[in-house]
Amino acid sequence: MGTKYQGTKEEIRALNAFIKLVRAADSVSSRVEAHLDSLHLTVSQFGVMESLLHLGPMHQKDLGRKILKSSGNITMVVDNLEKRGLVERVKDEQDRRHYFVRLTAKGKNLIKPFFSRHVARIVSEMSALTRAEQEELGRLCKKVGLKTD
Amino acid sequence: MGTKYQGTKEEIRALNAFIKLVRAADSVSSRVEAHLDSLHLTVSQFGVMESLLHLGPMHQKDLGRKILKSSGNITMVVDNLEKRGLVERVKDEQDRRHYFVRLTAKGKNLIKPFFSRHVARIVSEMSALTRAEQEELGRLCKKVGLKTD
DNA sequence: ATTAATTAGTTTAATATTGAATTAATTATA
DNA sequence: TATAATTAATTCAATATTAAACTAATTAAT
Repeated sequence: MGTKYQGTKEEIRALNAFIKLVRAADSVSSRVEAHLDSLHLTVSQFGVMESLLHLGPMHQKDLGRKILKSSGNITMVVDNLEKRGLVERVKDEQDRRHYFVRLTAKGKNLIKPFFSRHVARIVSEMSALTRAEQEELGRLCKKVGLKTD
Repeated sequence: MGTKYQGTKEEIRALNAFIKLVRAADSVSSRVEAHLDSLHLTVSQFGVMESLLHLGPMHQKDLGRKILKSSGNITMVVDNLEKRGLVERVKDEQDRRHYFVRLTAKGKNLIKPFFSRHVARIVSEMSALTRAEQEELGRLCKKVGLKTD
């Protein structure tokens, strides 16, 4: 009772790295995302708009893959953005099961200048690390994040 | 339209490190947490039980700080664990604003053997990195995660 | 001592998220 | 061609999450 977990050195090392990875991602992204409130955008809504801005119109399926959310959720996210006139759905005439989702002019005007400030925040957060450290962090994260199964 | 974000080298480096950090945390933890389903525990419920197992009975306030959730949410998480008889609330007689939350015998029997398997999963995931890399990842995550404001 | 401020926890309302079932369109197969 | 399987999106039910308002208990301040 009341004692910290006792494990082997190997276990402690892995647990430490894991918990720090999760905590860092959580605290950095919550700081980066704090300003989304000012546009009344959720993280998912921002993710959708940002994808559309930089990759062009996309099917909902692909948006789901891009922002790692279920298709049911994408329906709601796109619904809410559509209600605000920030995106629109266009039937894909080649394959009528799909919609293309694309930014409206209004949506583009909202997200474009905002995205620069978003990038500035990320740069500011990551500047806690040197260039070399940022690159090393990227490399290590990529290595550990890859699916192994 | 349809072009990836064009930024300075500094911006690209920061964006890359940031997105890889978030993705890695997300994919590693979703793989690690996949087995929680088998006990019908949510991530928050598991976090609460694990904290109680290793740190002993705690106030709900401290549980919230530990698993990074709002106090309203802790009420619900503890409610649901209590309904299943896995934890119990005990009024703190020193300060009657508080409850102590503690594992029941049933809860302890459930979480204890499960936790070993959980650790094994984390070790397995992190073994994609060498010892030195795990330590370096921990160091970099800690550095970038610290609040700067 | 009485009042004010603080603190822990609960409740409520709004929104987010998922997974499963469903609908509609397309492609494969027999 | 008719049927089966697949795919994209939607709907629904259950649960999670937060922020804000609220209750109850404690502490501080005048």
